[in-house]
Amino acid sequence: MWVFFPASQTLQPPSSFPAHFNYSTRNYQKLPIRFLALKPSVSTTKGIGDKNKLIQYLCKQGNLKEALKLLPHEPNPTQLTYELLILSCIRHDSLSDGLVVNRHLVDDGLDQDPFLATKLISMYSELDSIDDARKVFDKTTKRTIYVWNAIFRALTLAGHGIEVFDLYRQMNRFGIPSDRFTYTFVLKACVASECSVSLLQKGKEIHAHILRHGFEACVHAMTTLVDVYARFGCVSYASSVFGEMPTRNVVSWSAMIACFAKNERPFEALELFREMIAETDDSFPNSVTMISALQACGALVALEQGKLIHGFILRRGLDSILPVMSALLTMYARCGKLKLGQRVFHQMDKRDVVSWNSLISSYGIHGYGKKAIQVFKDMISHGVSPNHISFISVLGACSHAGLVLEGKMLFDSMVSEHRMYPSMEHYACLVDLLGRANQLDEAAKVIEDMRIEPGPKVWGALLGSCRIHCNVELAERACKRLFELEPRNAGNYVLLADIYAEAEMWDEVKRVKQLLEARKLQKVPGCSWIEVRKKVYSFMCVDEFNPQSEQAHALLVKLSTEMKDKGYVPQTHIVLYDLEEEEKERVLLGHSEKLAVAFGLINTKHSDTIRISKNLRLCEDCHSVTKFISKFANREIVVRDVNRFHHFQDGVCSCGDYW
DNA sequence: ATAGGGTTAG
Repeated sequence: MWVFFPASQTLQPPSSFPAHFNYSTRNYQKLPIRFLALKPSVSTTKGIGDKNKLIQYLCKQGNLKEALKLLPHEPNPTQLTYELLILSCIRHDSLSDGLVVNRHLVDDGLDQDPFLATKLISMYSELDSIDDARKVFDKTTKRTIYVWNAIFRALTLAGHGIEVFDLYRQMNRFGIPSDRFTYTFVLKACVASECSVSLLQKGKEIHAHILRHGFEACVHAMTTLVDVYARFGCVSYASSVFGEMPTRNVVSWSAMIACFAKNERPFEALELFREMIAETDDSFPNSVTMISALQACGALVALEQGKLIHGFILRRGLDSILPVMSALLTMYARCGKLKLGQRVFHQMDKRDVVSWNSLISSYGIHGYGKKAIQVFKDMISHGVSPNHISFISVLGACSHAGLVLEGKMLFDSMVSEHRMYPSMEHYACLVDLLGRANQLDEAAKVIEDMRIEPGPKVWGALLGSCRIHCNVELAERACKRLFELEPRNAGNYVLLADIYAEAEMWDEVKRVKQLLEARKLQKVPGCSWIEVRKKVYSFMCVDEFNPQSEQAHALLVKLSTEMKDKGYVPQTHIVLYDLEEEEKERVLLGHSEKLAVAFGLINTKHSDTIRISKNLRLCEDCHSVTKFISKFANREIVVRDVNRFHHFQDGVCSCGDYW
């Protein structure tokens, strides 16, 4: 079924022009030879009557300066002349020349030409001058659908979503019908907005328009719709649109797979990926599809499937594509195979900042803080400048490894050495770094002294640290702000309740739980995955649907009795309910990662490493149980929680109980 | 003449 393509056959993008530049040479090739033979100097041009053609020629030669010198001497420039001048301004990335061309165009009375208006709008859009684009649009009275589409596209690219909808309303009022291009631009405007108002409702309205006007078979419009719903996190809307598409292509499939991968549904992402391979002949996965699939493998710790995809990548010659290789490296690292990730990195013949960042965070999640810092420095000495994610990665690595001093120095170097101002995310990393290391007061002080208004991520980092070190007073302070900033985030309530429970403040636990119920919020259920023989099995906390978990649960009960004889003490204080001890122990045994571990013990060979991933942070009890099991069952167990890796072997965890 | 999906993070 797999077709072999050598690497040399893969298409490379043209190097000299920006990707958006329309470098069609259609007209160029039609030029008579005598013009091509002309030298583009002003002295030769004087004898030529047809200056129009000469200006056009100069534009195609990339000699915009000379062309602009000639322009005032040409009494009747044609549409084509101006089109080429405009394209040339884009190619030279010169707004000032663009404005000159625009002025001449107005003087020559061509400003009502809708074709040229379209070109001008897209020129200003490319040159990042949305105000000029808008001026052209406002002055154009003959607005063809091209003109409308151009302004929609320009506004969307500039992030002015709201303006798009004002104009779109006008267009509808004028009775101008949308075409398939209009829908894609206007849909994208829903997610391209600088304002915080949710434009999901707008997206749904346009969805209705599309169906009402018979565009449900337009692959582009429907694919955009899938993507827009995905970006709003509306996975079920996205998948129902996808499901009803009469025809799909590789982009539609990729959009849907990416939707699952990006919205914490990696299981479905891989399922769809498999379906894509099995059911479609003409839309086989390409590099973009592979990247999303790799992301899903990483999220699930599905190493076997990840290796399979690595094979596809090699066979299809996609191994020279940087983003693919970075995704591959990340997949291996996230599956606990740091060495394989390193190997991918070293085999890359070119590396960009993303490749370096991937390696930095790979060391980070494995707890190798010093190594991550070293790679960060190597990156700089190789002439690659760190970006904001490089700092998040390296600060995160310091945090996992408890490298407080080093982390603080790196944070300070952002401004002093790299002239980058820390964003909310960077402050959150710093707070996490200090808080995790039990320097909670200093963490709180960082928040006080921030030069931007502290947002939920920063307060959330503080709250997380309060959970680890059981600091009720500071937690309450963080929650006061968090409940204002993000009242719908159930996780904050749960953390606070956890802290109260640990402090045995049962009345407060009850109060927080009532708050959760009153606001109709639900805590995210704990969920763990394990891959056995290339199939991924998922376990939910208190899982009634999975027949496998009954067997796993029985094994756990047996193990826990044995472990108790050998010194295991159930960490019942973390149970949020005020129950009898025995009941609490039962609750603890129902945790999804324990079920997954037990399932792994039953269904894999003794020599196999058990690999598990979990959607939440690993709880203390599961951590100590897994340590016990690794010793008594003599098994290597790797668990990846939301934050990092835990390699359990012989009763010890690689995190050194610091996580 | 204009269009759709992707990489690194806590």
